[in-house]
Amino acid sequence: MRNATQAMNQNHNQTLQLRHFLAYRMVNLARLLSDSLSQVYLQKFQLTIPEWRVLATLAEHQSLNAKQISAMTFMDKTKVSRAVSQMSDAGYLQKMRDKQDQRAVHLSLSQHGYDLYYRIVPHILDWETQLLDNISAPEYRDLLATLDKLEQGIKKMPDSE
Amino acid sequence: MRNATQAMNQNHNQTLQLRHFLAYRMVNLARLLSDSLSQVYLQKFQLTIPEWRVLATLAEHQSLNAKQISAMTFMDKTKVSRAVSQMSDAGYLQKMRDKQDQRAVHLSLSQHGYDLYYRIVPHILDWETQLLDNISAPEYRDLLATLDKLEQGIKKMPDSE
DNA sequence: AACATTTAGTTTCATTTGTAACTATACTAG
DNA sequence: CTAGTATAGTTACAAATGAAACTAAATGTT
Repeated sequence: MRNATQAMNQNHNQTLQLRHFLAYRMVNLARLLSDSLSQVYLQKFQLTIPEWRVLATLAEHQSLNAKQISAMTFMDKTKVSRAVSQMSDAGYLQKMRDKQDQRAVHLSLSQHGYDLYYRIVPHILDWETQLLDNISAPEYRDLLATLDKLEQGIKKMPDSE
Repeated sequence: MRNATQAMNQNHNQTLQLRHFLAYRMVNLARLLSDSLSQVYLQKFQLTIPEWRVLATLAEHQSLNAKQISAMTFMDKTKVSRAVSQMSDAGYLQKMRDKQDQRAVHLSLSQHGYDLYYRIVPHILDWETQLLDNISAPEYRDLLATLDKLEQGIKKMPDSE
């Protein structure tokens, strides 16, 4: 049985059209979104992207440890560690050691952190409204559903281990 | 007239749900796709992501200079410059100075470069097939159309300048 | 023609990032 | 209880990245 590589050594006709290649398009668009959005909070509120992600995640979940944040945001643990230490220095966080497990630290937002979050959110929502103006409500709904399926799917792919 | 920030100082009820926040979802998914895919070519063919992008772009367009590649792939020029120099050293590229403009260099794939490309493509297509197994054909079509609209839209947003 | 400005591409430098090593705590098996 | 392993989080180091300075060629202005 021929595998794909062997087949291609004889047949060079298979090509890729980057414009219609999903991963390429997604990565490019994600970069554009990320760059555009980061100007909203990074520049106005002096936050880095990892810091913003920690802020938003904690605002939604009240109390999490670094490992949980890492898993939820797909950021690796050193990135989270550094973001947390920055934000802690800036007074945005409260830390509390787990009584059972002295290694783990429960993180939550301080009042200062919540204040920052609630100052940023409207800007983010404004930005998102502008972005979503480009598509219809059903399109948006379908898009999120499709992203869900792809996310589920990719996690099951052999190469992603 | 109140702006968003002023409004929020009085009303803290507006929140964000990251799970339904498009930019967040796109960025996470793009990261997953990119990581998964990079294992296909990066590990098997010793290519970095920027190098792969240059390879695929040149395979599609025969001859481009660094600036054009940079614009098409959204990679900044230093990244392209470094990828090109690596690939040139590896013998994947042909360079030809522009007769009219001695600063510019026309880049194209050498036979060796095309060979590499045609060895990689089937793997990429296999991978994409697996990925697309998770969604239907119309879903895929709609997705690309929606990505197009978002890409158009974001380029027109004030913050993206 | 001479000088200033722009542009293609490279290089330098500081920042960001991830991998791997490490610290300290917890768990598990004998 | 002790030895070995696993885990939360940090730190040290090396690689990747982008901004800015730079080189060389082109264009524009006087």
